Amino acid sequence: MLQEKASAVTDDPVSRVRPAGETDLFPDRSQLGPSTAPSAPSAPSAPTSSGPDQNIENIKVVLHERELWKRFHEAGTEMIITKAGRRMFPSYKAKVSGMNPKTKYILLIDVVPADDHRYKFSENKWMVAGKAEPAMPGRLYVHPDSPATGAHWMRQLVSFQKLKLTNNHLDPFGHIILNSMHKYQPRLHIVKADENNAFGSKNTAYCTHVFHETTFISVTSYQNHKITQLKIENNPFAKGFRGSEEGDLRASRIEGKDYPVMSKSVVRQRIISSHGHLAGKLRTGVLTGHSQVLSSYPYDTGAPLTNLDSQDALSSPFPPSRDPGVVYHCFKHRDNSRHLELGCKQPYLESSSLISEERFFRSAPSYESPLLSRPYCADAIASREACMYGGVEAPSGSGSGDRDERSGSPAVNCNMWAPMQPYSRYSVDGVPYQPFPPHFPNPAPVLPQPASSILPRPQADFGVYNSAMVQRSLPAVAQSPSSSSGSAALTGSRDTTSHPPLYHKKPGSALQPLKEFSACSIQGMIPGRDPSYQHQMGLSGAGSHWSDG
DNA sequence: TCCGCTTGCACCTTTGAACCGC
DNA sequence: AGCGGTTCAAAGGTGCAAGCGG
Repeated sequence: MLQEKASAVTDDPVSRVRPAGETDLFPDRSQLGPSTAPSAPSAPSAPTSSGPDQNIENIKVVLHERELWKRFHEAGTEMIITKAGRRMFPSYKAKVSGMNPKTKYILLIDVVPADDHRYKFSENKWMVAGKAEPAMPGRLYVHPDSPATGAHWMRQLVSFQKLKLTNNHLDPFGHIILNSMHKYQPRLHIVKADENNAFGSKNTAYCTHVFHETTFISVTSYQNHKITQLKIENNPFAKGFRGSEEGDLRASRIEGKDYPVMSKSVVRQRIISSHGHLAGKLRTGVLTGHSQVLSSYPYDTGAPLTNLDSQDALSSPFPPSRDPGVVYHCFKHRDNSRHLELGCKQPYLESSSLISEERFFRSAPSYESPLLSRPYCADAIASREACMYGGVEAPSGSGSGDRDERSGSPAVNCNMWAPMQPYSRYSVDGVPYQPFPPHFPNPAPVLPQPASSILPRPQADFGVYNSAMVQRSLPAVAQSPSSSSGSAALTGSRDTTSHPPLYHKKPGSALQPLKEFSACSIQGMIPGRDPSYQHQMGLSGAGSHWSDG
């Protein structure tokens, strides 16, 4: 990792500072609407905020292989999602600096809808095809090294290459669940672990970095031939498809022919590319200038973010959205008294929403980031198993009890698999948000259900128990079963005042090599929405003029 | 019929254990 | 016995194409 070349430190993640005392961690898990936060700096320079956690604001993140990302972005990045989970390519890697070398941080990624549209690839470009499907459970991918010291993170590139995307709503592996043909925006969150190797306590501070060139549309098969070729050319695992005509030689070999055979899709794509694309450029004025394209860029929202990369905006083939390009914000979590021990490392978290009704109304189209919506504990290695299987075996919550016995730590409930209600956070045409009580006294098994954009959608992955209320407010952490050897216990209570730590780190486990964590709920990290970080409400705003189908 | 999704395939890289020599 | 380098097989990551289903 160290030898990998990091891109210049000129990356301009849109930043946001979490003001001291602000209660909302990851307040902007949403369609990434333009940030209007007054405190949001316009550049990667350290955002300003008050409070003792000054260093969190000085953290800088540089997207690795940003040029490659840009190349994909210019073509309209597509990411394959499969039932078994598919890695992202380019993979999300970043160079972090400005950390306190001795302070422990937790790095994690979530993927949030970039807008609320469903897309189709038509005439060699992505067009809006309707309203988005209800968002999948908002899972988080916690870097397996978490928590680790700043020195550790800064020593080398931070790679999230093992992050996988899936379209399996019941995915038991903790992969990030997405809807196909939807546009998403990955976000990197840096959370300062508190004195107990956890976050979620009153002093938790975090930063969020969003690189708009990492926006992508999830697909089950590639639509844009350009993207296919970029993947083949740049992804070592796809070397087998390289050739004089990229995949054509491969196809010829497969069919036992000694001449290139063009697949139907390739032929179709190339025909479209040579005609439709040109026509499209002519229509949009690409051939003569960027002005018109700029107007259709998804991030062309007029957001007061001066650090947006206008170049990307010019080149993105994606239909416009109201999202800002890059968002970077740092918050200091103060108001939440809940606290978690980071007893385990966990790569996945599942998000849910915990927002107040008041905030919902204020900040329309957005939903909470699962990440910081609740305390995080780093050593929830076993928690995934507990959540995924224990819950199934012991619907009444006995699974947690078992876990307690093994780990000797407070039980962590499987409610981490609680789904999020992303669209409930969007202000959907004035549909009010129905807040859930902050705790669920009697968890019961809930089968996964389609998310509703209006009403709370009780949902559980893999047979976890969730009450509707819990699901709304608790994020979930996922972990691959293989890694769940369990020491951490999960507590599922939503009660923000009486919960035992959700995660407990085994002694000496803090800096162990990558391990996947079991699903753990992070409590209390998303107290509410940041009033200063609101998003545009109208879904029709930026995106409609691009190419609504 | 169209479109999206799943599945199986071949090809490739990565990873780690096994082996060998110093 | 310990260390470092090499080899090799297994695991896993790719895109493609056929087939299925809504």
